[in-house]
Amino acid sequence: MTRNLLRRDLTEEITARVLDGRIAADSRINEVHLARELGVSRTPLREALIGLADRGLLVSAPGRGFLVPPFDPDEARRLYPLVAELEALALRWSSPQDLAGLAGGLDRIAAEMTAELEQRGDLSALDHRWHSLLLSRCTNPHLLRLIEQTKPLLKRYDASYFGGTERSRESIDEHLRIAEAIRASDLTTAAELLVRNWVKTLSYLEDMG
Amino acid sequence: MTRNLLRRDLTEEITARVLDGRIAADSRINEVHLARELGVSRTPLREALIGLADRGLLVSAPGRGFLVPPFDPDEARRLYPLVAELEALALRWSSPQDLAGLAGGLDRIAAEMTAELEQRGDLSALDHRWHSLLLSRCTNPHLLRLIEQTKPLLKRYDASYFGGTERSRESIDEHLRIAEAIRASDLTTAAELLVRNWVKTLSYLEDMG
DNA sequence: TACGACCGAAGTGCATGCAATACTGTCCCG
DNA sequence: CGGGACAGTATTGCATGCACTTCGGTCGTA
Repeated sequence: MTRNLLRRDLTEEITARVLDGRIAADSRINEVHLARELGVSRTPLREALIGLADRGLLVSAPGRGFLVPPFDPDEARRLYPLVAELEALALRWSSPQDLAGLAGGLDRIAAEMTAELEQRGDLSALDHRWHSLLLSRCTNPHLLRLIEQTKPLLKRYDASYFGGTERSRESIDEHLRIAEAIRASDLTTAAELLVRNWVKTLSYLEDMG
Repeated sequence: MTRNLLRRDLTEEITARVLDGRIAADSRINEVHLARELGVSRTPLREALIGLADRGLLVSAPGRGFLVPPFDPDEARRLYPLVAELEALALRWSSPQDLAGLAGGLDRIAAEMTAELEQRGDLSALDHRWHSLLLSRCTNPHLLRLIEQTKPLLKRYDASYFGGTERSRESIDEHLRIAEAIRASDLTTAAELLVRNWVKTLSYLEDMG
């Protein structure tokens, strides 16, 4: 049982707030106000902020505290291919046999996605589960850590929040085809499809911007 | 002028101590003792430790503080290919024209390496300069951040500390050939050579272990 | 009006204080 | 002799306190 540290909960909470805009982009963070609002002292709050700055979700300005960087279309254009390449790498560094066993689970999540699409249409949580499962057999924990650290940055720009249903359906279909390649132990194709899924998502996002 | 924060200096200092073993592998860090030794309070020290744990150089054990992970041959086997792929990616995401102009500087550093080899033979600093210069034209700051965060982990296992002169000469030669490919704007070859340099360094390290 | 110096308030960065948890050694019991 | 309970200490995690820097506004001057 892992005792939960306040700074970890705060890290999650602040991440969520930055992602959904409750902490505005291009603004400074007031530690006193935020600490009071969260009902904690500044110490664990600062510890969380420092970690987030290390991961790039915030930037630390000496003497001025922590800032939420402004939205930057260029940043999105760089984050999507980065995550794409990192995930593809993680896939190539997984054992094909182990992966094949995952196909069923992947398909199940994809099915949940289509169901969710009928209702509220918030696929982000399911999408995250799908990708974590896909990469769960990667033998390189450091690579997985980098991916986990980078994906939140991308979520700021995530097209799945804005994306219409037609792109969602298309994306789910792409997910199914990746699982198919996995089942056939064809990692090369799977990695390629994975990258293309990310890139297509980005281009869809750019078309809206 | 960027005011320097205590926690940043401490981050560097602790990193150095972990890398050269002054803070032993497979040991716990005593915050009170270390803070006293460094002449600071526990607050900025803890802030630095948290950052290092986020980057993977330390691990945080709730209720037990921070640990220096033990040496693990498997970890080295995973870090070298990871850094190799990340750097290759950064290279592919650089503009060939910009890169070509770097070749001279790269060769100059390589020359310094051979000179250094005659004397004390500590190539690590020069090697770092060479690689930073090589990647300085990458347009993806997030990727560069990941590389900067990952390379210290690898330094714990860096064969250049143990490597004999024959491997060093060979490696310098490989650096020269990478610069050559750069000059010819052949990024594919350059990236390939770069990966092979890392992989060869690892296999050399494994032969000694 | 535009610009810079100055002053009070606000806020960060670091130090210190405190309570809860984890460690260490001893004792007791099987 | 081995193992578990227990008490005292050590150490972490969080709260609070303090000094210096930064910010915002006003005034004075060119």
